[in-house]
Amino acid sequence: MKEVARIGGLTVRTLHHYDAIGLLCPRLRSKAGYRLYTEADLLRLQQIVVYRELGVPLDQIRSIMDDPAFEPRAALVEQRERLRERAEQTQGMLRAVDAALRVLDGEEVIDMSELFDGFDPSQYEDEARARWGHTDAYAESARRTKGYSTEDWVRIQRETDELMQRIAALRAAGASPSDPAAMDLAEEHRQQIDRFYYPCRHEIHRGLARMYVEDSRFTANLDRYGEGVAAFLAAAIEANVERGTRPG
Amino acid sequence: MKEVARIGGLTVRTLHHYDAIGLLCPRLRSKAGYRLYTEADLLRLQQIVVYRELGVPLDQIRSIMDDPAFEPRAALVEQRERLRERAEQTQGMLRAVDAALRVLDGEEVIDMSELFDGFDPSQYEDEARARWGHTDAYAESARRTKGYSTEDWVRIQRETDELMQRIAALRAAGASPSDPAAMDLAEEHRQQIDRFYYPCRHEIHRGLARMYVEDSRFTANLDRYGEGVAAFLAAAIEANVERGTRPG
DNA sequence: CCTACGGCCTCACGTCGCGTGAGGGTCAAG
DNA sequence: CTTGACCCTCACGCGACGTGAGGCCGTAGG
Repeated sequence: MKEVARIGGLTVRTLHHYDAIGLLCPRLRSKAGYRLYTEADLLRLQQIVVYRELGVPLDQIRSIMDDPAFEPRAALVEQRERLRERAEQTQGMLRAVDAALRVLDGEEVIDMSELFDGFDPSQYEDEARARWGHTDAYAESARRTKGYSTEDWVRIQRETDELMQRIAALRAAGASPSDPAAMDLAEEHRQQIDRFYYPCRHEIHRGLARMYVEDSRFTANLDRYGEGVAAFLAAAIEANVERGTRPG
Repeated sequence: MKEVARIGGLTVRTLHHYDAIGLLCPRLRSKAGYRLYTEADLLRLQQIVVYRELGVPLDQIRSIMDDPAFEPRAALVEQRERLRERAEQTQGMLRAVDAALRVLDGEEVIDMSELFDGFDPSQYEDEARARWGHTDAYAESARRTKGYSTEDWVRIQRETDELMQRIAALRAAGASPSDPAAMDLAEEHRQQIDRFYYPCRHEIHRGLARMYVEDSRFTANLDRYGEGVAAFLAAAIEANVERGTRPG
């Protein structure tokens, strides 16, 4: 009876549960009330297990499988997409943890390269030094970031990410870069850099904005939040610079 | 107040919950009873979010963070391991879904190569044909497996996997390959092949067993269930062959 | 000054996918 | 005829919140 089911990696209680919610009701019962699972039931169970392992909620599994127009192919394709997303998430978290560990171990000298997370730091570090090594901003950033703890970095990453998401959301909502809301976010962006890395006046900020659209690596990095986000942010920064420098 | 918190991707209720279970209790309350989160609280919250996203249960997060000897490094290393496991799981599921899709699309002719899941089928198919293409077993296997549906394959995969896990468990428990229990599992293995692929007499089974230890690809594949599992299974099969052919 | 409105508070019950007994019937073996 | 091993049906518990209900706080407007 349930030996068969237990072998499938499930408990008796799980089967009872599936019976109770109508996900898998055995066709037959012995006169004593024992559940008797047929081959067909077991096949259905196999499918259920697969979907469950893919993280599909049970009621959705039921509606999927009870749908007369049940298309296993479409379902599988969708599950594959979900899995891809999950894999990417996991990879991202792994990278974050690895980065945190490197910082903790002091193996890696944090500098401007960390300013734009997602880049290959080793590739980028030399270039950053070559382009900005002579500037005060670079020195200040290097000085500050050396003092940051793992927790600081995690927090910075989160705050940066969160702001970018809000920017992307605003753009997705159809806003123009010259809208006050967009300029406000650009201003927040400036202040974030100011707080975390180096004094970032409007002129410096404008320089960054131009780089976001001219250097395709920056563009690609920012466009992870949505296509055109880099350009939107750059335009919003420009607008904010105008606003910030005209009255003063 | 909670604007700050909501921005972090959490709901007010979540913060209440964390307060209720003592995970994050704001230091201050306004005279009206409003929760006032300090910078320190927010830092702690960031950490909590990180751990939560890594799938750590909340009470563990609490004990981790309240532990005076809290070692962020060790914690991170452990989290990395967990993430690795999760990534592997996800990858395995992706492969399974892809395989199912290929079968469904009929793009791939299933044959002996599927007998030992985890191998690169394209690499393996030619070799399998070259080595066993002239045999009756190969023809029979090809004939049978063509008729299998996606559900069949999922079930076969599960049954195979389940048996291997039982074999690995027996070995881990310190059993000898010549123990009756081990021989029984070897016999089950033989019958599984017999049912799913082709008539598998003891001699054929012995041939498979030798291949499991001589072909390092098979060894590696089976040793996914634990180091030495391939050798253990091979020895158990040999013992079972002796048992099965001597009385008859 | 009253009122509306949004935000905050505290209960307190609902959800999901089961785990974990309690209390009792069934079945084959000794 | 008892002993276990298995099965059944309630029914409550858990973890991490969601989702109101009912009420206090604070401020902007009429």
